[in-house]
This record gives sequence, C-alpha cells and structure tokens, in this order.
Amino acid sequence: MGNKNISMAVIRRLPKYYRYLGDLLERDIQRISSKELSDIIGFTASQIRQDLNNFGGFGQQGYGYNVDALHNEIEKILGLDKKYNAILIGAGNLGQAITNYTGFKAAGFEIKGLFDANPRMIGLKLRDFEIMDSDNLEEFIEENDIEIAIICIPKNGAQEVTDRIVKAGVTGIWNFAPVDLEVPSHVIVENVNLTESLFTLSYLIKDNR
Amino acid sequence: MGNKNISMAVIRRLPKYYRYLGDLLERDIQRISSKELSDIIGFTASQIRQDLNNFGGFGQQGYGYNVDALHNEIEKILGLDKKYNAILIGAGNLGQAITNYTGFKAAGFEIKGLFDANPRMIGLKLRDFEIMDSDNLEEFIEENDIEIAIICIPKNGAQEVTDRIVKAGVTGIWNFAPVDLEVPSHVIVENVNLTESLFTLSYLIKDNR
DNA sequence: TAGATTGTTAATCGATTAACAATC
DNA sequence: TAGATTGTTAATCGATTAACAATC
Repeated sequence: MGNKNISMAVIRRLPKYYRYLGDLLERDIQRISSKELSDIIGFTASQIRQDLNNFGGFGQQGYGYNVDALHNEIEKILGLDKKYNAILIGAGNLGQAITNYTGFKAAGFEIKGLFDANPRMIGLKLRDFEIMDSDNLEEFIEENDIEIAIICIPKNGAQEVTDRIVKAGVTGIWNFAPVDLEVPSHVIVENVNLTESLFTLSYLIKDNR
Repeated sequence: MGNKNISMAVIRRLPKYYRYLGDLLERDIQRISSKELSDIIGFTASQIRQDLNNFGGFGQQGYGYNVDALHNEIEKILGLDKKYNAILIGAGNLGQAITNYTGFKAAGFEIKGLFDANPRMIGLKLRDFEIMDSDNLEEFIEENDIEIAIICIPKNGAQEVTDRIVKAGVTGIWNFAPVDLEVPSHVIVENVNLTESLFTLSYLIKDNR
C-alpha cells in the first residue's frame, strides 16, 4: 500500500495537472514543455518536473512531454481507471445536487443507493434511485460491496453514521458534514467543508477592502 | 489593506479554530490551554500559539485562553461581523443547494438575487427569489451594491460571466465552477472544486487498497 | 509565592526553487 | 551535431516544532 510517501501538497496538484492536460488535448496540443505548462498552470517549471518525477520519468529531454501520454499516466496515478461502488447518505438539497453531479463517472465512482433518516424522504425517487432508510445501511453496504460513502447529513449525526458504515466495510468517505470525522487508520476521509471555505473567503475580503 | 502577510496555511486553520471554540462554548467550557486545544483539534500546541500570535496576544500566562473571548476575536479576524451583499449565478442543482445553505448567515453574506442564463429557469421562484436573467447582472450589481458573487455555472461560461461581474463591481467570488478564473489583483476568488476533491479521494483510496 | 502556560526566539524539518549534467 | 529540455542534486525559502524566559 502506498508509494514512497508522496506529500499531500503534491497529491493535491495532480488533479490540476490532469485538468490542464485535458484542456490541452481538447485543443489538439500534442506536446508541452514544463516551461510552457508552467505558463498556463501557474506552478514553476521546476515544481512541475519535481512533481511528475515522483511517479516516473514521463518526459523526454529536448522534447518535453507528450500531452496524451502524460494525461493517461496521471489518470492511472489518480486511480481514475478503477471502479468503486458508492452510496450517498443524506438526500437533502446538497445530497441531491451531489447525486446529480456528473464528475463521478470520470472518477469511476458509481452510486448504488441513496439513504436518508427522514421518514418523509424515504421512498421518494431521485434519479434512478428510491431513497432508502438509513436503518438498512449495514445490510446494503455488505450486500453490494460498497467501498465509498458520500456523507451529506448535518453535523450531528455524522460521527454515528460514520462508525456504522466503517464497521460495515466502507473504506473511503467523501465528507460534506462540517465535522472532523474520527475513523480507523485504514479509512480515508476527504472533506469538503463549505463553511471553512466561506469563512476563508470572508477573511480575505475583509482583509482586502 | 491586509495585515503583516499572514500565510495561507494559517488563514485556512482559522475557521477550524473558530469551529472548535464554538463547540467548546456549547459545552460551557470557559477556559482552554493550547495543550488542551491541541488534543482536540490535532494541531500542535506550539502551532496554535504561533497562529494566534499572528493576530494578538489573546492568552494569559498560567491560565490559557478564555474560550468566549478567543472565539469572539477569531470571529472578528474572519470578518464574520461584517455584512456583504451577494448574488448567486447558476440556479441549477448545486446553485439551489447553495442557496438553501444555512452557513451564509454566520458569514454575514446576504443573497440578494439569483441569476440563470437558461430561459426555462428565469422567472421560477426559489426561496424568496425569482430567478433573474443573467443579461441583467450588471444592472443589478450596480443598483444593489453587490460585492460578492457565488458562481455555480458550468466551466464554459464561467470566465465570461466573471469578466462581466468584476467590471460591474464584484470584488469577491465563491467559485464552484471547475476553472481557475482570471481576475484583476483586487478581486478575491475562493474555489470549491468538487472534481479536484473527488480525484484526490480517488488517489488516496487507490493508494490505500 | 509556586505552578502553569503563554509569547517568542531558535532549531528543525519539509517543500519549493535554482542549477546543471545527462540525453534526446 | 547543436539545441532544447528533462531528471535530479543542491540551495533556498518558509512553515512547523522545540525550548524557555517572561509573567499571570
């Protein structure tokens, strides 16, 4: 498990490389040097070469990088070629928006079911799914080999639900609840904390005006 | 404008301090040392003291920090006591979820209007708002002293809309479109890039299993 | 006062940038 | 081959951690 300790700073730049390389592909650009990529992506050429060389020597001296090949390499590095079964917990406004989010396909995440604790939500249809009762979470996770859960419930129930789904076998969580979930070390949590983002914006604006 | 160059690393920890201090307040805890806070928040005590001392000496030797006072200080530092007029552009799934998001009040952001470019959306009611035509963006921004825009439109139109609203007076953007917007230096952009977050999760899971 | 804990300086660690030999 | 650009080592910069005198 795991490569030779890639730093989080590097990991968080990978999706950006992937996106910019995708843009270049759309514009039919075949080849790019670290210097040219630097100009459009905003990292230094040196950093780009350092970052990429954590994973392999994808370039060629005197030439640069083949856009398509590098795009493919990063796709593999990010694990976008792998498939994962996922569920979404909390079918409120945000949960519904996330359910309709088109980015899952690219990441190989397939939502297999939606859950909510609110009796008024249970049974409602959203996309191809009937919203299920959170009581049945464990059973569903075990029967459908669910690895990933997307948590879109309020702060309060989040830790309890996390404990249950982790016990049932979930090893990755995309967490939209504004809490730092406690999980065993084999479980990965990626947080999207809208409040923290908004407060950061507030700070920067105040500081700016 | 601006303090003595606070690093982004520090700024992004501030909302977390604020949140944990709020939790302590709810539990009626009056006083906390950097060591105790370290135990619950996960930063080192040393880092906590360093961070806070960028903004002032809020503690007292031999005592620690008064939770309520510190919470208030950080509130001011984050600019949560200030009011900002905002609009939301792109009233699709995500835009609707964001519109209903309760965190704005805490940040002092008041949504004054919703916009969409899709003729089928224009005129529809969402919360207290009738969705307006994006054509009227400039007029509305100028007449209502809008400082902040929340961008929830697809990647493609985002830069064009940004150029228009910045010209009309917007100085802060909460951007949910998966693009790096180009803005003049007086404009602040805070990105929430769901795809980048999801891809990071994908990497970590792949690397983990 | 004695004990506790801050504020702050100094030391360490890690990440970014610069430089350049290797090589296509 | 000559020119360009990588891969990689070394230098720098910045952020985190440790240490401790100041002080409540």
